[in-house]
Amino acid sequence: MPEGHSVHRITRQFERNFVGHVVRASSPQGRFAQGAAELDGRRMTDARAVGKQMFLGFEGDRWLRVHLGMYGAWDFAGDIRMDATIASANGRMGQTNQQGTFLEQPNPDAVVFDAAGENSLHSIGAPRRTRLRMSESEKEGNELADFPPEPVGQVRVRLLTETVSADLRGPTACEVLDPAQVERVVAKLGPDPLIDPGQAAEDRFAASVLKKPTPIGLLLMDQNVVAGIGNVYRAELLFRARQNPHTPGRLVPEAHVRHLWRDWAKLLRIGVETGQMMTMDDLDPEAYRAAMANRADRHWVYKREGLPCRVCGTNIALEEMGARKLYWCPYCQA
DNA sequence: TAATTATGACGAC
DNA sequence: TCGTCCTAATTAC
Repeated sequence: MPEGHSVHRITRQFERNFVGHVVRASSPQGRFAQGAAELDGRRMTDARAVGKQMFLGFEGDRWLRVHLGMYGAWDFAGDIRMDATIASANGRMGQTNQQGTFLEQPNPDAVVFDAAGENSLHSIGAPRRTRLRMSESEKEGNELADFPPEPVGQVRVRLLTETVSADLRGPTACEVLDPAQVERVVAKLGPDPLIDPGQAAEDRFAASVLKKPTPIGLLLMDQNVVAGIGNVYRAELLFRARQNPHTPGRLVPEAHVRHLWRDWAKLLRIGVETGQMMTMDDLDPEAYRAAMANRADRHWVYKREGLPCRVCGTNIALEEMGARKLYWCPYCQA
């Protein structure tokens, strides 16, 4: 899935293109007809992300809660106001094929960001008529002939303003809530570094980890302990900390625990700015370009099982942990 | 055309 | 620990 960084980026797109506008809501697929009817015609007032969950606020104390799950995605189309960091270093969506799916093509206009995620060639502000698929990463689509476009595939919800449409497909959660219900969901989640930047959040995370017998590799994936980390960031954070994934939380040195929190905050910010799960540090410009272009060059251990560790040469191991694939270096993370 | 895979999360045992 | 749900893209045959 889209880990925490993507959800924050999608929320930005809603802030930029939907908040303040009256929204038409529908369910082309039909499975969310009732919820859509409840939202239809209301003005969107707010867009929030906490961990992997997004909450869109509407007039009349209605909130749409969306969780993309493993493969959910939002497709935006129309005259889209682009954030400077969006739709640039990413692939371009190609022509739509018979089934209505997007065929990826190389993007000749790809822009490479510097390490700070700056220097985009795209201006902020000016809307651009295009398509943009936002999931774990973003792909820009082929030119848009009609607006709004014909819904393609299983579109659970379509949100529509005068100029932009947003189609949701494949979510694991999509429901209308009242404010108290939103509060309940958020209260259950662990801290998100972008929502809770203070020391208190770090302390809360540390306290939570340090009292549990559960392996740290599972705790990082537990959204009640820390919000927004998924399988890629889990593996990479543990490697960067040279931390054995099996160590029970309460036996992990407190310095490591606090390092994990600060490193997560750092990687999350990089992810939000670049749109990529860029988890390698201190790359020279050449290596950085390669890493941005190729996901295979972007990680220390994720999806590198059987390949030599970039630090020590030991073969990267793969095992199941928490019903997910865990990649780690048995030597560096001994 | 079918099988496989995916960056989740939940509930039943 | 297992099964289940959500969907699309890719790979295998």
